[in-house]
Order: sequence, then C-alpha cells, then structure tokens
Amino acid sequence: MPELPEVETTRRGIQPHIQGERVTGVVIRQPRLRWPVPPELPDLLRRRKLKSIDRRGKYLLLSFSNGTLLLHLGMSGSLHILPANTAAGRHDHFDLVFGKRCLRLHDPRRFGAVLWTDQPVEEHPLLAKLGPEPLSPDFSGDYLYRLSRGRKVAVKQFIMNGHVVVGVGNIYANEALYRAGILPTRRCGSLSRKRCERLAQAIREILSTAIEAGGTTLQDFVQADGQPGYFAQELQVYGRQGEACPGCGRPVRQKTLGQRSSYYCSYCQH
DNA sequence: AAATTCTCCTGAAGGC
DNA sequence: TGCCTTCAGGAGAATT
Repeated sequence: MPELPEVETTRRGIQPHIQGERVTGVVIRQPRLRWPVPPELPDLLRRRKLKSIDRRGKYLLLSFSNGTLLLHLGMSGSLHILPANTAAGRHDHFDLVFGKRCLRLHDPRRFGAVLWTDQPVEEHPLLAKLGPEPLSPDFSGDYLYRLSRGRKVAVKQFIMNGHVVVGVGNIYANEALYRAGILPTRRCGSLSRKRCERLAQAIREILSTAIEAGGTTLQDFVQADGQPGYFAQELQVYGRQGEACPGCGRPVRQKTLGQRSSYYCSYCQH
C-alpha cells in the first residue's frame, strides 16, 4: 500500500523519463476508479508537454500548460515506465503515452484516482484543506501540540487524518508511534508538548528514512515487474503481532482502532 | 467542528 | 481441488 515514501519514490522514479516530454496518446481501459476517469482526457492532453511532476500528500500532480492531472495510487496502485507497445494486462487501467515510452497505471483494487483540473491545483477540493507536508517546516511538535488541544480522538487516528498532516498511513503511523513510545490509543489532547515534539520527530525520521531507502530501487520503475521499494524500511511492529518487541522482548500486540490494525508494545509505549 | 461509520474493490488467506 | 467467507486498507462521503 503506497504511503508517502512510496509515492515520493514513484515521483522520483518516473520524472526523469517523462518530464519535458510531449503526450502522444492517452489510453483509458478501465475508467471506473475511485472516481470515473474523465473521458475528455485524450482531448485535453493531446500534444501537450508535461512541464513537471510534483507531489502533495499522496497525490501526484502532473502539470501541463492547460491544467493539472492528479494521480492517486489508492492502496494497490503503481506506476511504471514501459515501452509504449507493451501489452496491457489485467488491472492496467490507464496509459499516458509519450512517443516510444508510456506511463502506465496498474491498480487491482481500484482505490486510485485519475483526475483533471484547470484551476490552480492547490485550490482543488481534494487538496485545499490538507494539512502540512510532514517533511516541511510547517510540521512540528508545536504544531501537533496546538492542534491537538481539546481533542479526544486517539493519537493514531489524529496523525492519520489528512487535515492534520498528510501522508501518514497505517504502516508508518504504527511505526512512528512505536518509535516515539506513545500508545496508539492515547487521546491526542492528553499528550505533553514534549511528547508531541518526539512524535513529530519520529514521523519525520520514519518517512525520510523510507524515502532514502526507496531511492535505491528507482531503476525498477522502467521494468514491468519492478516493485518500487515498498517496505524497504525495516518495520519494527507493523504486522508483527505475537513477535518479540525489539525493545523489551515482550509480545507485540494487535488491536483494531477505527477500523485499522494497530500494532504496539504495551510496555514500551504509554 | 469533531468524531464516527460507511463505502468503493480485489487478492490473499483460512475453513471445510 | 474448489468453493465460500473474511479481511485489509486510503480517504472522501455521509452521518451523528
């Protein structure tokens, strides 16, 4: 499931192959994703040059002179650079063709999205109210502390809320809370300023380490079977219920919180 | 405003 | 072997 590091790794992987290139074709094989793929995309993108690829949260923003293509990978999506004539398989929903290469979206569970806007992209309804980027100066312990005052939601759900901070999915939320020594179920409003600082630091470290790890597998993006560095980072607790906590040896526990699996050590985290 | 629940979808895993 | 059930999970929409 692509989290922020995977999306950023994807962005860096595809950028050198298609940025500055001109669209020569658009193929929509399965328009039913999270929202319907706009049928007018082939017309909108005809002969347009891709200016840049940016990221906001887990959205990839492909900028053209007449608007922006928004891509989201949902939880099973991936993008690959392939020779333009490569046969499409099951779940290969969308191609952006650039001459002899193409950018292909593969997404078995179809939680991903391909959208278009001709407005300033930061004003798009899906982006306008997003919280800060976790690796930007706008995100800090002080920010988390101030925003969490008076709120009762569990800290794990708090940091997974895109209006609080973007790009912290279930896996890295668990890992960051473990690293920060904070129980996922702890009410966010009860965290001290110091613990908020520790949490913000843990989130930054987890994400930036994962991005660095992803960088080592960039070449995979030009291969059909490439796995773009998912989970390259060693996970301490995620998916490890019953295994020994790396810190104290007690078993890692699993609990469902807000319809998501939480993994934690009830001794090291409080 | 904040919190909670529902929803989309398919592949994997488990039970029999 | 095969069929059925259950589950995971990003995040917006709907509801409380």
